[in-house]
Amino acid sequence: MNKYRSHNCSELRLKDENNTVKLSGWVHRKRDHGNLLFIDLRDHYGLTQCVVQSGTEHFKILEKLKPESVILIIGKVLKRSKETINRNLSTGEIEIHINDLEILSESKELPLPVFGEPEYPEDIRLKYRFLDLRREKMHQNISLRSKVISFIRNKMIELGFMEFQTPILTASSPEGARDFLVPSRLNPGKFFALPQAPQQFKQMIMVAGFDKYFQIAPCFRDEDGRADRSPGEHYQLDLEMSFVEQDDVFSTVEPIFFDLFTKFNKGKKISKAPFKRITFKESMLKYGSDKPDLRIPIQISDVTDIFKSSEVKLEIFKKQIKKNSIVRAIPVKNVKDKSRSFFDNLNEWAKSEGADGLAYISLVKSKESFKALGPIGKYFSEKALNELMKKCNITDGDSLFFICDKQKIAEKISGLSREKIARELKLIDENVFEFCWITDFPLYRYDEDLKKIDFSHNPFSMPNIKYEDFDKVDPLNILAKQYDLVCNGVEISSGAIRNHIPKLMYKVFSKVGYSKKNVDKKFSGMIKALSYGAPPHGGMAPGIDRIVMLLANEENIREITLFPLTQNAQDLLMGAPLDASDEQLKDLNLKILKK
RNA sequence: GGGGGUGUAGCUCAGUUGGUUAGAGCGAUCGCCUGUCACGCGAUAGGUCGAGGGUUCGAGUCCCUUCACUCCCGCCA
Repeated sequence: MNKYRSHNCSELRLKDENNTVKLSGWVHRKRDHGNLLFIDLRDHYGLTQCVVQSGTEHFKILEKLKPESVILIIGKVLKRSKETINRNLSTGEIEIHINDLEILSESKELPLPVFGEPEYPEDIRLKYRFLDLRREKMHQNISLRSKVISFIRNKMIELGFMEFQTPILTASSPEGARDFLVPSRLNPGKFFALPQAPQQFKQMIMVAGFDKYFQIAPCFRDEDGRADRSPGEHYQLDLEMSFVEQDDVFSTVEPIFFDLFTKFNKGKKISKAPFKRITFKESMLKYGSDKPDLRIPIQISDVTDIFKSSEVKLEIFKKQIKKNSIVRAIPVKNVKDKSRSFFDNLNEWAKSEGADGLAYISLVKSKESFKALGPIGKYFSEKALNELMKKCNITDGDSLFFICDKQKIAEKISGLSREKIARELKLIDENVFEFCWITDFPLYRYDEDLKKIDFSHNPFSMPNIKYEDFDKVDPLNILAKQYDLVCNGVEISSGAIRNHIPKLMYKVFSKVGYSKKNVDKKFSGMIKALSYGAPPHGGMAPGIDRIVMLLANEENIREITLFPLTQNAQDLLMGAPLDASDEQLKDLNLKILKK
């Protein structure tokens, strides 16, 4: 028999009546009636009420004992009288009368209470993370994370994927985010980098002929944190498959996500596989984003032509259009009763986001014809209104918001406005998971700061163009076999069919200024690997943290992470990062520069 | 690197236009209480008002600097 317990704290029922049991756990809550003391004993599994009467030595000890102390009790399971049953507890029909007691570990006064679920400042929670994690919500979130990971792992193995570990100490990659560096003692002055992702390794696993690989992989990127992005490290379901095209990857991954979200959905509906597929171009137009939230029933339209025509007399926009600006329209149903301040506030908000403003008209039907209300309503002819109604699918009582700006800004602001308006009008159905694939990303983008062409995503993606045609087109128009999986406006995965042809690889890199020699040097492993018989392959890497966030319905990644860093990348519990001793620095041939 | 928010008792928060000794609830401690499950009642202790500087007869309150946490922009192939 186990030394500490015969049952856990959520196990005992009426059928155990009169049995003597042994329980261990934390003193969750005490209710002291002077001559009668109730203790809620808590462990990972639940709560059990324990009772002790005055006059025993245990009573005196327990009366003084602080909450969150760990105790072992031996006692008899007794049926509760009808009036004292607690329906909120699975063990609420019984209680334990304590006959024997051992204090296993005493708690000091708590810096933050475990009982109840109030909000606490982040720094105190992180400093005492082990206490914070005892709270029910955190305990459930972290448990969910564990269950999600084992579900995924089982599923992948079931589907014939093999799980491999790839190096944590590896080489810095010249593309991408800032690396974490680790000095090498045996190679003075040289550094390992922690992997930003096992990208090159997983491709080499394919070259090595293992066919299907996965890993719950830690990824290290030295970038600043956000609510949905830990500074330092995060986890990806890294997967790769040989002899596949985009559709093969999609049809493998879709059921995994559908099943995963079905299992842990907490009653939410899930968009059925196959998920909607939207090209990058279409997504930027209709949703103003490459991670559209499809729960929002608003689609943006381009109405530049209508504003260009003589049917609209809005000179400010016409001037902008002549300078290469475009006009995007955001239709919003049924807002004619909204106050003037609703529209004005949106206009102010748009300005704060970097737009010139957010113009609008509201449509009303008077007799047989439609009129546009609002500050710029008078500039529209009836014909223009009819065209707008048709194009944007609006009618009596609806409004149209307009953004006129350079394409990049117009897209961004229209997308943000779509989300902002949807939030304010509560148009988002919180009870669904809407998945979609975004496909056909451009291979390159133009870097405004450096005034040069750069990769828009993964440099190892297969371009969607033949080698022979590569030089015949504007590089900025070349698409890649690159795709994202998006759910409710959250990018949960990136992936691609990889470029496994060295000749084409050199060509791809040449457009961003890499010579063949340079590619050979910086990606020597990859190029070599692709030169000795590489299978066509592709895969993706869904972010575990964001998946768990969605399933736990949390806005912040720290709520689903056991021991997160602060925004300044510090571990308040362990005190990391720390100074290195002189000894350590000497070993590593390092000197700290004084600031 | 930049912009915003927050910081008052162990915890959550109040604190008026700058004005006497900075308050409440929870928690803690002590006492009372035999059926609670947010038990109840009473008392007591508990404060560098994040830190430093300034303005003022007088600063929790105004100004400057700074620190911590956080949200956002940049960044995140």
